[in-house]
Amino acid sequence: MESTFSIIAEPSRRAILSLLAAAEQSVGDIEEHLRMPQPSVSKHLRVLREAGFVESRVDAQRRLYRIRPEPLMEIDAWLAPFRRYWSAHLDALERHLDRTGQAPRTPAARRKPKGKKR
Amino acid sequence: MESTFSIIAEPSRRAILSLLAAAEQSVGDIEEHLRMPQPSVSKHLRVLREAGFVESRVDAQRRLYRIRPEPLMEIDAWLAPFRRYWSAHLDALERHLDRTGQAPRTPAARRKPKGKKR
DNA sequence: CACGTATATGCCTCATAAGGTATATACTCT
DNA sequence: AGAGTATATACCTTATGAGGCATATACGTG
Repeated sequence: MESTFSIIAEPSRRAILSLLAAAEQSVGDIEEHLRMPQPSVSKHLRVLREAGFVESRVDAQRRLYRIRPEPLMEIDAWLAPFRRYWSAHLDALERHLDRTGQAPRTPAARRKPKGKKR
Repeated sequence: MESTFSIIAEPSRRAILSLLAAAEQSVGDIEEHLRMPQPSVSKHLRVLREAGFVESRVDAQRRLYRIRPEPLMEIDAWLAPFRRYWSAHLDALERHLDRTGQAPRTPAARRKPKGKKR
């Protein structure tokens, strides 16, 4: 039995969820967007479904998958006690992501004209 | 290299982090509070430290560990796109739109015309 | 009914990480 | 220096889960 947290430890599953965050998608859509083999997509979706992260509805031969928020809310709730550590200085995340070379997938607010020093 | 998300997939590590959320603790403190073998605690702390979740300072023979917020902020940031699913107001709106079959306000490119079926 | 498409599942292999136990290192005090 | 305390690491075993591939099931269309 996989826990809520270990489910989203899988990068492919996070990618699927992020895709679904934007809009409902069929298995084929996901397969194509993420360029991964269809059995992999189906398996990950099964795990996500059984853990309550997604639900599916039938549309002819396709299954359309969409987000169910509850498990993600659980994670959000777990984070609550830590928020006091960053409610003060919010740009620590940006520095951290810079350091670890993560790609921010919100291209909008890339750089703030805050004049950060190196 | 373990990812930020897989690190907190481990229940013991989440327990350690939750403990540290309240206050700085020594290895012995953690060992005692969580009633787990000391080598386990040290190993988990090592993982957490290398991933930037915690940092330690030396106090005589002890090491006092405390939270570093950055990786947790990263997770918080990853959750952002999903929040609209549980912000009560938007969730209700969404259900309403689904029920009434309104056009999705979700970004772009729903289905690309593969065949001309509906 | 036969066929194409869409998705799910079963089987196998392999890597990784957690737990346990023993031991090493570091620091303190007498 | 020696003993005691606090923490880290090394080694081994084992379980679990992801990926690849083949195949099964479901549905729709001609």
